[in-house]
Amino acid sequence: MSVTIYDVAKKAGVGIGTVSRVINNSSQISPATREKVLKVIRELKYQPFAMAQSLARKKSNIIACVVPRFTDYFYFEVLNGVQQALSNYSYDLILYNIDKLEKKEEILKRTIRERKVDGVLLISMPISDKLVSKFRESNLPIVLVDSYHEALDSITVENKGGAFAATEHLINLGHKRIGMINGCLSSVPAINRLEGFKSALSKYDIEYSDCLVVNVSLNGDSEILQNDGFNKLAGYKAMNQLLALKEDRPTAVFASSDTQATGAIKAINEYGLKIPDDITIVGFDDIELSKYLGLTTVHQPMYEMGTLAVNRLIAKITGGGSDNFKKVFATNLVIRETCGAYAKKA
Amino acid sequence: MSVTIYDVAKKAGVGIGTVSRVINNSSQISPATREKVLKVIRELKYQPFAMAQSLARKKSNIIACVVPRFTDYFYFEVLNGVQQALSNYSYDLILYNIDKLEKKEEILKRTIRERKVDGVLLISMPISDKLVSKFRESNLPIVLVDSYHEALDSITVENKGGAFAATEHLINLGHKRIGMINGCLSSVPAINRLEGFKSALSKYDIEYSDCLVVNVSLNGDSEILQNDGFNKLAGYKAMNQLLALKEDRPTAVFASSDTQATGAIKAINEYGLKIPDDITIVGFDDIELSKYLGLTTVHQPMYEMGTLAVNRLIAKITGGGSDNFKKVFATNLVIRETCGAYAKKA
DNA sequence: TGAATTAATGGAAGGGCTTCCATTCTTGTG
DNA sequence: CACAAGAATGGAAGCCCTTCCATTAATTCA
Repeated sequence: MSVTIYDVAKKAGVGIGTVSRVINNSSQISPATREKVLKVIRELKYQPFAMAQSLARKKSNIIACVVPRFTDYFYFEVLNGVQQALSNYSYDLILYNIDKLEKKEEILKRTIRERKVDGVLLISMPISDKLVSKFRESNLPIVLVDSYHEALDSITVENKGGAFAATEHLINLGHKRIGMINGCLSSVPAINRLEGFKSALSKYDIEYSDCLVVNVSLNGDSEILQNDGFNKLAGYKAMNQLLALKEDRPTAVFASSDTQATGAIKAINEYGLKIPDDITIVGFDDIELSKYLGLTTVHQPMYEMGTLAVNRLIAKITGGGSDNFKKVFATNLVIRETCGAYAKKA
Repeated sequence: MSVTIYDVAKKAGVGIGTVSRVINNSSQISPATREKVLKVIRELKYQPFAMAQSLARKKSNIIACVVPRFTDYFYFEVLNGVQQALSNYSYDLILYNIDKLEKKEEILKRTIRERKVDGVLLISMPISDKLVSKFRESNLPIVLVDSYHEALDSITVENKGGAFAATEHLINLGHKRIGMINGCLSSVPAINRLEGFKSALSKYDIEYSDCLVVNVSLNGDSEILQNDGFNKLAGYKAMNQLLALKEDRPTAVFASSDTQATGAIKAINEYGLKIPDDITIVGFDDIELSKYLGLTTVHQPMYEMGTLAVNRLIAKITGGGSDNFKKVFATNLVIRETCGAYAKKA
């Protein structure tokens, strides 16, 4: 059927060990033999059978990337970085798209036991302590991206600092009543962004008011909980809640994700108010849409996070790489037309 | 180290064949034995080693999905469909993101020879006859999505019909000088969309004029050739070319992709004209942005294409599935504010 | 009751590779 | 020139499964 290492060995008049050494670039080979074998390999169009190699080496040269079900440009861009970096190594990527959070645990557990992959990239998802210890036991390398765990390599952004900058920007524009639309407080970024928000208020002696902050509640329906509440529907509902304050409504809103901001914008438009004149809005993430919307937002280096994650993971797989690597990327505020920009241009 | 089938067999006091039969749900097992073995499996937390299974079965339960480097919501949505469908079967997905077209051939060839995957999904990419015959020889199932080859299963959309509808819409709005921004004519969708455009003109007795149609030239630089010319930069440059016609410029433009349309919009804005008053624009694809831009466009059922592709591929892998399946999805025109809608709202 | 089926089971062979050990062939050294 | 050490090579064993064949046990039928 397909050509094996035995066929090559036979035709080249050498042993299978020799062929294997040629394939794997072992140094223990005379140049003459190497050439002879390579010639036969080309003639026969031989290519090692990946699964057999994997079994013998106990290494698949595949990594798993576990991502929430695509909803967002964010993952797009991180994945682009991941793939780009991966193409420098000879690793393939298995993609797991998680729609329900319950599935995450199940998939990670199976991944550990099946040993189909050499390492795992977990994007924008929390991980339980129990699972962390399973990873340790099994010795399967894992790197978290946009998520944090004390005991694991984690690549995050300065969520607190980014939120601080966004809020400070609003304050500098003269706003005093500033609202915030946040994700679920079960998510670490949500907590940190809230902290940043509060700390900016406190720096400028603006009193923090609970009723101006809407956190996506954990007992909402599944749609609103998607992606830890950093979704459009959540933003829409939260904004409506803020608008319901009537005269007490905020004059500016910091949305903890651009996707939420799009929902908020929809709510504001429907309510008949103008952006940015009646309400100013700032987001977080700098997804592609934001450029079009003219949304002022906090940019995260998504692509870079992806490449760094891969580099770390490969380092861990190939033996190097001290454990417990933490990297916090800086964010930067992208000032656009504080929203409504596209409207002005067109 | 890790628990193998031998450990289970030993502890359960049965042969390895029996354990294997339990794992694989063979019928040739007495209920008592099955229970006994299952109990040990649970106790030992045994899980078959994926690579060994693959080698023995000569089947990896992995499929490859080859996609152009993410640039577009289109792939996002197709992939979502793919993954959703895949989760119904126990298959994993290896993702290959192609940045340069040359790499495509290389990766596909390697995929065939390495036999790491059981099937291939090729998205939005042409395939050479030579490669097609390699696939046939190797017996590796492949399904094309948003691409067509006579000899392979192909899932496409009614490109011609969609372009016809878009153009007809413009004509019905009273336009007589209608321009078109097209992708590279090496791409089948580009050819078909041009056909649809022409046939609409001809139906309404509007003379076709070469200078109103800009096809992305094959000898452009690599950036403009990205994604067969269906990219933003190409749209931007093409629109500038049309604007350079001055008084002879079209009053309406059909862009063969929404992404091109975004580039065209940028060019129009920079030129100081208003959409849709001075120039009306219609796109193709219905990417997520289009909703925000208020871009009238031709919607493709991306998600459904993804799920159908997977179902076909799995059918072929598992033996069923007659060869040479063709499906052409209908498109439908989504009429928005012929662009500029967001501006009006905001 | 004995022969003929059928069901259940054990385990060797085989899948295609890597790796290690044994062997042969080269060198270099005193 | 004999011998030790190193380089190059062959191939068995091992990676962990599935599958097939042989064997034993249980059942059926006349």
